[in-house]
Amino acid sequence: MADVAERAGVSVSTVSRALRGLSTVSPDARRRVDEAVRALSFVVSRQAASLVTGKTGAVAVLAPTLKSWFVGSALAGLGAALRDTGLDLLVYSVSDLADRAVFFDRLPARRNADALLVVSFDLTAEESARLDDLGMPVVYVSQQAEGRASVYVDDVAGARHGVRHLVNLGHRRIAYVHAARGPSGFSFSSRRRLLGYREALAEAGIERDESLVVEVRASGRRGAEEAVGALLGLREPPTAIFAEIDQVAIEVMGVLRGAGLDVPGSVSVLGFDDHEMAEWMQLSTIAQPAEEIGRVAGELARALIDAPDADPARHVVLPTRLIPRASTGAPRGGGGNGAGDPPPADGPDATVPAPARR
Amino acid sequence: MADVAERAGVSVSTVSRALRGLSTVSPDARRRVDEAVRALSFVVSRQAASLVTGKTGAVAVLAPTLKSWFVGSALAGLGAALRDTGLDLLVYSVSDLADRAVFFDRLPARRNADALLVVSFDLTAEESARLDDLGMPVVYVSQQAEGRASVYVDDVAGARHGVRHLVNLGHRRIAYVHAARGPSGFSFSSRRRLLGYREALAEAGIERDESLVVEVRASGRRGAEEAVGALLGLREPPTAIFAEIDQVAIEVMGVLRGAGLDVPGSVSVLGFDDHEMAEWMQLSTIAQPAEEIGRVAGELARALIDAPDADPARHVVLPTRLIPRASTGAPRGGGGNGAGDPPPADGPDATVPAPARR
DNA sequence: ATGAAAGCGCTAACAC
DNA sequence: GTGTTAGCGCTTTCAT
Repeated sequence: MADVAERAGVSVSTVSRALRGLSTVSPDARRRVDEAVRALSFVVSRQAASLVTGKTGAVAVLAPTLKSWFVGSALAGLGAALRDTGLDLLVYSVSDLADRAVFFDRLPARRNADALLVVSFDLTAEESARLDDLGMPVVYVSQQAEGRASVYVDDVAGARHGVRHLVNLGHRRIAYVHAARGPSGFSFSSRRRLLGYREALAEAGIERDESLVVEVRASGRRGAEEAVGALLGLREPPTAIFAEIDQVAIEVMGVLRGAGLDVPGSVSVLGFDDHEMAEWMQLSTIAQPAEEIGRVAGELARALIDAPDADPARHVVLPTRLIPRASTGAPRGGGGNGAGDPPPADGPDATVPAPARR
Repeated sequence: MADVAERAGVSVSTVSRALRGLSTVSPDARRRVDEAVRALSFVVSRQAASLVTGKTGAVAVLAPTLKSWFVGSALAGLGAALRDTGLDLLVYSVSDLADRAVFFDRLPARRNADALLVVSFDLTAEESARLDDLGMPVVYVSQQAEGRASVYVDDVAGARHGVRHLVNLGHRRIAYVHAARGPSGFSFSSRRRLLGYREALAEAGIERDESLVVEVRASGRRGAEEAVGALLGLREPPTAIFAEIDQVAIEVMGVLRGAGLDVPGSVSVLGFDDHEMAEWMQLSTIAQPAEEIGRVAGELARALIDAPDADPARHVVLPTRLIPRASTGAPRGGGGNGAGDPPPADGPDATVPAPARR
């Protein structure tokens, strides 16, 4: 920066001011600084700047994986939002328990970022408490954290809506398939979707049957095969399967078709996400705006960084949307309500809750 | 750090030394420093440290998207490798041309990272030149950059091997489907795979037919429909389709089956990647070790950071592997070589080149 | 509007 | 083995 100052014939203070766009710089000085900056292709050192300002100019993200559709999409949205505000994105992908212990032990985000976003990551109470003491804004993404800033969709309403769709088509035996559980058990979203599933069944007067709730245990095709096998092995197998996420739904469809069962002829399949693949597979699903979630989370983080006195517990709830495609239809035995459910119109329930803030 | 020094009753130098594990610290002093650090839950500021060491402790990644299987997997492997060496991961996801211009204009990685990894990103000559002048190690991932450090698979050999598999099954009319091209045209890998495809056809004495090489233009199911439509509309349609990536292959399968065509009965489909979905879809594919690529790239970056005098143009070539599954079979008309090709054994060619270094 | 000077928190020489 | 000191490259008073 000293070089720039010299070349521009001004002091470093003026260069600093010009570079930060402060108004107290004469047009002439500004012009010369710009010229010198370009000539020397100078870039301010974030390290040095942050040493004095206390801001690092980066936001850290803690995620369990980088390979899931949701995390990838959310990060894409987040990245776009951050780029607009000039913040960098620091990614901590922590998958196994050992990494996790290391992360929370070192808490590398502590001094390296201005905010931390926790994406699809189920924390223990102790871990959350550690983050509370971090002294920087923490935003929970895809997870409803009481008393902390959160951005998520209403999984309960989404699942309820999806299961209602199946009920309207005439299904009574509807299964729920959990994705494989992580080290800390089922995810927050998984539990919420299960809840929505149960609510929809209850309101339809369908008796609860725990044998219809299964879990994918192994990874790869095996896990889905076992889960579907357990379901089809029941004395009264389901006529519809609601999977926690599209990826599982697609696996389930593959297994069913591999077993010679028609979808939706023999069994209907419903997913959650609206993964790109859902469209090619003609999978009916409950869409959630993953990129938008990331974008909003980025904006929220930005707001919290800029105004530390702002409400640190703001929740943003984004809507889900049922997308009926060809993987769901009336059960073979004949639809319960006879008329069935014309896919496009889904009754008054077709409209989803508008984005809410509290 | 001064607080720690005071509490431990030593000087800041000693604290600094103890924290960095230097050997010139007495066990006693070290113990007291550790105690004080814990009590104060102190963490060194990377900003301050890097100001004097010149190292930032982070590695930057430039990628076109975060939503592709390959990038997600590579980043996962990279993250794991970096965690082991204590480096942070800074992600710049640059999708459209405007973002791209901004990135190269500001070159934010310039001072914020110790190395830059360019993943699946096709650069113009000018952009590459800019990176050369960055003054820090640059590693090209999934791309063979002459004179620069690169980590990639042998796409040509992989594609050749895959197409040979189809030829061995008796196919003569084999199509190649490009994934949608980005702002800078087809990707490096795409062109290399096309080359391998052509080589395999040439060595089988099959005449080149440009109408068999198509491209997915639109996103979503539409793009695949148009590409497959163009192929099936030919006076002599292909009996096998080789897609640049699994995702496209899966879309293609979906479209074919949607049109009532059996896979592989009417048309065989072959992919490239070994995306998780490939297994559930029973898609034959040429597997590439995406996570491993990321891991190796991370280690290479680490090596370049530690030893600036090391060969800055090292290339690491990782192997691909043909995985025959149920989506490829002999063409209906009867296999060319009668006996066909028993999927598991693929002749001497089944072994792939071992990892090579140059 | 601009410059001089005082640090920000740390590491690296250099004594001791 | 340990302490002292001089910056690293910036921002920010405080003068002017």
